[in-house]
Amino acid sequence: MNEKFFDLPREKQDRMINGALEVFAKNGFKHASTDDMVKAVGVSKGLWFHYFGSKAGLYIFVYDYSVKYLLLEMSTVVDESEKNFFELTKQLELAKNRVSRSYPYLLLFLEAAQNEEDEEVTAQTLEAQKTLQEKVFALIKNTEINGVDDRARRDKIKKLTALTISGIIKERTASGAEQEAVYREIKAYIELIREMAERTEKPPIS
Amino acid sequence: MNEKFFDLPREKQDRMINGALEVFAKNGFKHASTDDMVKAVGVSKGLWFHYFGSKAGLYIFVYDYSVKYLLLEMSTVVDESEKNFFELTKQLELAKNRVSRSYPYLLLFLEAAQNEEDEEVTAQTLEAQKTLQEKVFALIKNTEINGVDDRARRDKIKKLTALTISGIIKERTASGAEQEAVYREIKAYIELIREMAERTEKPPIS
Amino acid sequence: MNEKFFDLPREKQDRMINGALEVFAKNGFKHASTDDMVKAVGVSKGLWFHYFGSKAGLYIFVYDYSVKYLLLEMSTVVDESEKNFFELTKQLELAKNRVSRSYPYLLLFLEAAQNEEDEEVTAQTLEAQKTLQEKVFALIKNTEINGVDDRARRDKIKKLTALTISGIIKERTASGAEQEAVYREIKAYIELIREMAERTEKPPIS
Amino acid sequence: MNEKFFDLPREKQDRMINGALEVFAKNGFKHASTDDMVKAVGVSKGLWFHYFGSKAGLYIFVYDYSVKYLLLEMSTVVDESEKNFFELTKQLELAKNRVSRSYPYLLLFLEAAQNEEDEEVTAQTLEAQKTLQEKVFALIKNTEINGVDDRARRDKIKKLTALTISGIIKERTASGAEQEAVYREIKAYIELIREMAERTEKPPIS
DNA sequence: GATGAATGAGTGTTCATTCAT
DNA sequence: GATGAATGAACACTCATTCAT
Repeated sequence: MNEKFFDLPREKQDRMINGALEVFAKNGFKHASTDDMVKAVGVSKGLWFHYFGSKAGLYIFVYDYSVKYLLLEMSTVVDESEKNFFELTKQLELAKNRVSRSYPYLLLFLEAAQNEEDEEVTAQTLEAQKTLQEKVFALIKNTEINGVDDRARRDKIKKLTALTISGIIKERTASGAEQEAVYREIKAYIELIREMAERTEKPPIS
Repeated sequence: MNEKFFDLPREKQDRMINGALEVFAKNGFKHASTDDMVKAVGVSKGLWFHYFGSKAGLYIFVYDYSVKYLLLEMSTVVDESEKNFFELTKQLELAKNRVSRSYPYLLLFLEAAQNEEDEEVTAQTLEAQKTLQEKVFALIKNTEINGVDDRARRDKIKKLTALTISGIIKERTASGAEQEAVYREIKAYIELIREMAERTEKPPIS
Repeated sequence: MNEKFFDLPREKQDRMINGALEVFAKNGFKHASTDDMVKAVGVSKGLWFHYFGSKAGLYIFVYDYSVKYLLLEMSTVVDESEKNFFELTKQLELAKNRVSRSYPYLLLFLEAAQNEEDEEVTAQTLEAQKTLQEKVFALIKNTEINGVDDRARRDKIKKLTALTISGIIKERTASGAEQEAVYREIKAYIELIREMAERTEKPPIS
Repeated sequence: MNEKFFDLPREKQDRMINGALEVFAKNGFKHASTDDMVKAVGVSKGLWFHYFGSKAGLYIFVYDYSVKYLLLEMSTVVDESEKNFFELTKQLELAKNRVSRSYPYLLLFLEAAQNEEDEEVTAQTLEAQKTLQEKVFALIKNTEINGVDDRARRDKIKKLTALTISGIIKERTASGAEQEAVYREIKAYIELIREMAERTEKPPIS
């Protein structure tokens, strides 16, 4: 990519990034159409290629950018020493919420990118993907859930929490919901699962 | 579509349907390629158009077919009078599992179709989609969860169950898992959520 | 390339080959435009790619075809045991003339191809090019010119003959001359050079 | 074109002219790329258009410039009263050689321009082309070849000389040969043809 | 004067669709 | 019914040209 992209007015950079994120998130790499981005963002076709060289180049750029940006927000919002799974998850969701305020389709794009099959692009994207996954995994791996000592059960609860959250994000972003509302709904589900999980195993106070 | 399709040998019909389901599920409507189906199924390009008129026609046909087939299995497997949410859900998942044995990509296709954005196709598909959703909604609406009397809370638990299940299906089918294994994993999660939900509110036996 | 090209009516094959030869000869590989061929030949754009896969594929096909066809005419017209340079050259020019009757731009194309710089294409074309050059070189290498015994001088005469002939072909084909007229002019120049060369060194009859 | 071009430092003018000559000579008008010139010469894209208005404008400028420059060298080097064809030709080649020292691609450019087919450019270029051709033709028309009295024969010899020379220039310049070496080779061929021609018709001294 | 970001028409290539066989 | 050759609109990408700085 052409580094001079960063000399553009910030607002234009973001408009281009958001346009790319949305079109890639909705259509996947192969079917994402440059023309759609042109229409969505109002920037000429030639300019995309001036800065990013190719559709693949653009894809890789927004992927790396997304991972960097998300990691940045995580680093300012997440307390790495937090050992409670639900507390940590809420912090993670706050970071994602802040990211979504600037880039509404970023999370959806990252989600979609995980299923991307075009090798031209997955090869180049692999490293950043691993970096992000490992970071999140490292944070969550050793968190605890009060009253749930069985590791397999704890992992299942972690997983259903993750699936529930990502399901909500997908559903709500697709229907254009407001970011704050999505975040509030996610927190409500986290709290629900937490109550269910923590109270469950508590031995009855006899 | 051309009704004579149903005069073809059953096996050929199913080969064509499965080919279409797989290609549509993996690529979405717009990027699904006729050539891919031709290669996957070994039936000439002209024939697809002879029977279905257009790619959109084919899409709509397999959509309607999928809904009908799923409703059929539900009608034989699901006990409509079952009022326990988790029991009903397990029955629903059994129906889906049986569907998947004949048409491995049918569920993924229906899931993907929900996010379909191509208006040429969503308009025509809406009605069948509504029929299915209403059927499922009607079944689940009045089901109960032992020990959870608050309606809002109950609905949240129902939703997280649904999201968890559909997340698992997507994840596992994408990685080519065997249908029975997927079904078993889903049942395990249903049981987990059930335990968590039912025990939660139970007042400690003093 | 798709071998079914050869199942087309011979006349259509030749129209396509001639169109490609002309456009490639006039513009070189990179600037030769598929649209120009479409316009010149009246065959849809998609079909070119159906048969030849890519512009490079088409280029390589017509190159190989040209070499084969020229070698074929040479094998029927040229007497390999002919040792007189001018006799052999006339035979070669007859072969080229016969080729030009079916494919007026074939010679110009081969000439232009020798200066081709696009590596995508030169790599694939090299072998056929070598085959042709070696054949012609082998034929001419040992030919004699009556009365010219000095090898360096003989080679110079051979070269100026070649340059004169190729200059005439280029000049006349560009201006759309009739093939027979070009051939007659070439023969006249060969005879002229022959006279000049053979009589030159003859010691004066004293 | 903008006359202020001539106010630029001479060295910059020549760099730009040589860049244009080379790129046009190698690629022809249509495929000659502005970017290639920019890279080759190190002058911004905008500036080319500031001075020459369009790619066609630049082409026409360098064409006219080339013709003027070549005519200028001819006027200082060629003795217009020279009536011997070969002497005159050697003088012409000397003029061309001197031109090539300052502008190595000028001759190749003029040669290539003769085959140019882009009408946008050939129309504007025609006049200068005619001027040059007529000048050369006028010089050569009445030259004699010792011992060759037949006009048709003489014209053929003149033509084969011209074709041989231009063939050598093309071949050697393409392979990057040094100008002096090319000039020497050309002189050798002129001498060869001269010998062949002059001795040919001489009646044996009895 | 000098730059290079920005534009959009044009190019090679793909793909849904038609149609002669 | 069944095939696949043939079409042309749409896509990714390039390049001459313009224009704000």
